[in-house]
Amino acid sequence: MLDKTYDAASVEPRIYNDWEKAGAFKAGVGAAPGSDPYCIVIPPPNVTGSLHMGHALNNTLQDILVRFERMRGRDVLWQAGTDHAGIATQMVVERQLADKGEKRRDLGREAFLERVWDWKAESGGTIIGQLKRLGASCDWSRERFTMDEGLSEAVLDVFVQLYKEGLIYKDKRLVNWDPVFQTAISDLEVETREVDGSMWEFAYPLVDGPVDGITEMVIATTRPETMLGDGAVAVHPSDERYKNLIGKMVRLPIAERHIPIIADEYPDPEFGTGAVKITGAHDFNDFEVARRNNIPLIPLMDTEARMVSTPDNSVPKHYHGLDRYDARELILKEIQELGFYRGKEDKIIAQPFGDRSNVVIEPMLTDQWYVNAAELAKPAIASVREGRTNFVPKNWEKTYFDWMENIQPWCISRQLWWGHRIPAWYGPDGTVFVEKTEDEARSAAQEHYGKDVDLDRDEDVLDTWFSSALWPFSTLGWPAETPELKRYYQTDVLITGFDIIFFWVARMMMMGLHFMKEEPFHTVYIHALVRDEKGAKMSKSKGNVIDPLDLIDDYSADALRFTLAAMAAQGRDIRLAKDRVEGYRNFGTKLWNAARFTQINGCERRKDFDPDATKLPLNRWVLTELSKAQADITRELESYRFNEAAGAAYRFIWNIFCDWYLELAKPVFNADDETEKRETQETAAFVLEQILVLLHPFMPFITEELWERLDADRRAHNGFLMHGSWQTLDFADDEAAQDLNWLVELVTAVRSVRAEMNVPAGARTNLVLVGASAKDEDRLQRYQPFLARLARVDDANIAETAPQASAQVILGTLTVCLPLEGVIDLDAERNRLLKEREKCDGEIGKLEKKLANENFLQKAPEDVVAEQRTRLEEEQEKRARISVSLDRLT
RNA sequence: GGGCGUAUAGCUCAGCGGGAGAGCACUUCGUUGACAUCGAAGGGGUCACUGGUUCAAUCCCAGUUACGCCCACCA
Repeated sequence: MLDKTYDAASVEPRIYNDWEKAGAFKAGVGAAPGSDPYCIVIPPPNVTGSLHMGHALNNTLQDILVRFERMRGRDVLWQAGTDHAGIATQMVVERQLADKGEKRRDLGREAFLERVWDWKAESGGTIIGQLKRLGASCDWSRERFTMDEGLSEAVLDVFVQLYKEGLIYKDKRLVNWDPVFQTAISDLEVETREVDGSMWEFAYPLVDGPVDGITEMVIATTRPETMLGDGAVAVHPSDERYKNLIGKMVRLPIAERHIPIIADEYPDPEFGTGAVKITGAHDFNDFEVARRNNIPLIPLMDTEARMVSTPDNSVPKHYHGLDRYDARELILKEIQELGFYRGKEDKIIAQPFGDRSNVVIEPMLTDQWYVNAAELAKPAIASVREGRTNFVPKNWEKTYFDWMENIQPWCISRQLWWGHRIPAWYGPDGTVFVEKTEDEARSAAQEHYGKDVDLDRDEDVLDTWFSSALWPFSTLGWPAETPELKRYYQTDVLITGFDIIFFWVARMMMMGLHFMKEEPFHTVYIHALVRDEKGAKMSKSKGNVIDPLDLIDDYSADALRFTLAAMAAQGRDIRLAKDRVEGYRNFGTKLWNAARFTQINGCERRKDFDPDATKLPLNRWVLTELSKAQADITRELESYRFNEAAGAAYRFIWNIFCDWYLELAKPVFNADDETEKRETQETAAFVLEQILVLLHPFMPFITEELWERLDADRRAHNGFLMHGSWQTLDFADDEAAQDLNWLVELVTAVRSVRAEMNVPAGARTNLVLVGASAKDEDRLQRYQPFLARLARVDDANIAETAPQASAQVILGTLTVCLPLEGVIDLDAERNRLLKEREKCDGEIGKLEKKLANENFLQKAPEDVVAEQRTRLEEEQEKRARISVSLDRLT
């Protein structure tokens, strides 16, 4: 016998353990012979991270699909693994060092990396354990890590090949520099924020005296400290004010250099003074202007954004070592003292920040490695354009195209230690040799120099996303031609959030197409962001983070999963409210109790149960409904409408099976007719079993537990429910459906009247049907016991006219009368009927107007017109009956 | 400055070219042994605003307002 209450906290870990011990998640386990492969690669979480709500949603959706397809007999691989997360992980370990007063540079590269590996060993299992709590059925035996030997091999292969194809190159240009981590970062890792700032105006005097009465050029800047590195002052060629100044020199105060006035399209004559200082080494726009005009670039800062000396002595000695913001203050002070200060305007400015470090990014002139992304993007754009890979929902394709079509070179080198070290070696003269191993580089160098030389390896590592980009094939064994690679690539669907379309999805598309000649997946499902109840993004600093593990502890993983699925409507963010989780926890309890009820009533599954052999309309009706639910849920899951699928399951289980079927089954279970009783027991058991199947992808734990607990043989003979077979019955009995709908409506009507008339709950009443057809009479007779139980009706009869003092309700062509002599409040009943009739009048008015409209009759489809006619007749009929009832009351 | 999205019950959200829905909350009633983590019955909405298309608009189109997000170099 099932326990009186379901204890998720003890059941869930136990069930998961059983699955894992049995190797139930392994690729292909439970698959039908000869079945098609189905593969999802997990978006690898940071190896040292922990589960947040985004992971919970992301992995719930994947698990639903994976379990669904597994139950459909597909050969399923959910490829698991974690990401080394370069900056994020290094940051954590550096912080740990800082707590102990240590610095990574003091430690040295090797010792530091050891610490990181230690940290990985210590915390690397955390998130995997948390995914298991959630119920994720990944093939853990194939778990990969981006810095595994095999995956590192793939990274080297890709780097070397792209280099040799000319798609990776080294370049000296401006990059986004993070002065805290002291590394370059890519455009994507920069977050532009609007902050309070100021714009100052400085004057640069003309060296050779006034021209057209102008003695100085006034420039505006939000970054005074960079003025020391100015290489020119630019004006627009069409700007009449400065026409005769082009080519003249101005004196740069403090730096005490002479720089030219140049003409360039970049300055906007309408903005400020129309003259722009050009600081090619510290501003992206200026860099382009400087390049076009051969203006020298003068880097002013070191890797921590402190002022340094320059070859041309632009930076006076007393600035050396100053932080850029201290330098700013000093510049402002000195410019004022020198009399070149021309004013200040406070304004909001857009400022770049490192998305991890939260410090202001400094454009810096450095040597970095780049991927020619524009070239790789071409086939990736075409794939989506031509429908070989589809986004769901489709509108994300626009975002993808916009970015891919304007894609910039991808800076892939990072001045970090934790990551894949770039396979490039330099000879004594700086010649670079890119090879997979030092030996190969050495022989290449030998060939180049004609002798053996010492090589220095590039110090830098690769952007984390470089290895993630290979994930769909590197995890399957590439570059080796493994059976798994052959079988599971192309994978099926990628499930991820929109925030990493650029970081990851786009790059997987590029790499997958380039190296595998085939898209990594045919579908990209983009899910929402999980927000808090008020719609704010969850963040630690706001303190509004809901920990999925807390919800699991409080309500069960099943409840959390069902909530996330039920709220995962396409194209909308999820605002997670705890009551929803609580509600779905209750849903689990409801299912548990329903199962317990069937068990108490001896509902045992018959192995050869044949739905077609059932006789009772009650059973044939629930089988019809089951069949509909199966078809609905299957269809919705196939089209990634998780919320619809969850809703269909919920409604069938609670509103059909529990509320009506089991209630209606009660009298059958208590009746003497053994045949009917047995058929109903068997049907109930069958439907419940199918419910467990339908619900399993959403609520894997409670369903698996019930599956086993309801029938001890199952585990022994059929294995796990998770390998059970998903079915679509294709059963329909319209006659039975009409029968039961009639009964449900009648019961509902009676209950409604009773409640409105304040009939005491325990009181029993009689029922009189007026206007009953032969069919109604037959049904009334057959369903008498159900009426007795569900509507507390003792005696049900047919009559020509309604009895005196009865409450009446119109149901189609029937008038349902409850004789309530002594109980009924005549005034209340009259008011109720009047209100009812008013409603009818409103409807009739609307319908009549519509049907009087010639245009409607001519242009609307026939069936719509017919439907409106029918509705009008029904309403009129109903109104007439209400009037009759009213007459009898007076 | 561009792009995307959202506005429907008190709250969180579905839905949809032809009769406004769910869950939670609320009100009333209920311990007939599956379930009070429950059951029954109710109240509650100019479907943001303004126009247009249509026989018909909450739904399609345009605009407005509000909010959110993404992208972007105005010094």
